Amino acid sequence: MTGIHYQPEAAGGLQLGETLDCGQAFRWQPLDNQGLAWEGIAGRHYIKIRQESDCLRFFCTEEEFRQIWRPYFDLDADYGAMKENLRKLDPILETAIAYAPGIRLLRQDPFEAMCAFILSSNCNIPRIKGMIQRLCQICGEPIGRNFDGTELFAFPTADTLARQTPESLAPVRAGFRTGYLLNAARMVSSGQVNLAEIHSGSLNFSRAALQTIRGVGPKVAECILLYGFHRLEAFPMDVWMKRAMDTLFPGKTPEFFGADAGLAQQYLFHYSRMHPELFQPAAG
DNA sequence: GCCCAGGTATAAA
DNA sequence: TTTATACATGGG
Repeated sequence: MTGIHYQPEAAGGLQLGETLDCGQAFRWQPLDNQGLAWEGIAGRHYIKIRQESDCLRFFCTEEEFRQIWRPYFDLDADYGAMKENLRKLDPILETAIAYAPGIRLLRQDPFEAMCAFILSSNCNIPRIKGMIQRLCQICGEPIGRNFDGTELFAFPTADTLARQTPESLAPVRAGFRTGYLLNAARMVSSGQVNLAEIHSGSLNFSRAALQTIRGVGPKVAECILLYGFHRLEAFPMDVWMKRAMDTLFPGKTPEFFGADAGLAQQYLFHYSRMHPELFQPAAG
């Protein structure tokens, strides 16, 4: 028996497929057809994970699990309690949670999430994944090979990315987003954008600071706060979510969902992908 | 070929 | 303050 065994039920459940393929992280690939085995990279760390009948098996050392993956998967938070609070708020939320009760909000690297969601604008999820993979191949540091020999690359640091040019990044095929990405990296690298301040500042301060970056509007800023800084009060609103709020929660604002609004949003986003018809405007 | 994508910047109403 | 359009490009 190899790998670290972890019982996710103790922390409110964790389903790999629901968590790794729900549009919050873009560097994970399924290794089977059922979404039970995955490989992926966070920062400069690669891992393979398998969902087994009674546990999760992390193929890594104890130390890596403790220092990297336990925090990354937010395994010390009580999602059972968080879900129970959300269920009590509204029956629609109760239904949405039932469709993907194993979603958790990952603790991703702030700069990596910032870049990912700058690249996300007006793109579908498969394309976002492709752009990020090509970006890492171009200027990410090599971190070894996976089990089948594929070379692996870390996400580039802000300093490294800041030294790239539109020409060197052309193979990423990011279109008009290339300039936004380079500019963002240079602002972080120079200190003009201070990630530590954004981490600890008030929600509105951090929103404003992020939106000084070209290519970061209200939606992307909210995604960066939620996924990059684990600010669970943040609530990304794309066209689907606006529609959901209009049709399913008329008159309600994101504050209705409370301190874990971002988690509620993630359940609703997944629900909207499973049942798009429910999120259409009312007929007639 | 066509449509649209986890939007944003910009101009116009 | 709200509404329209261009933006680069690929996945389906």
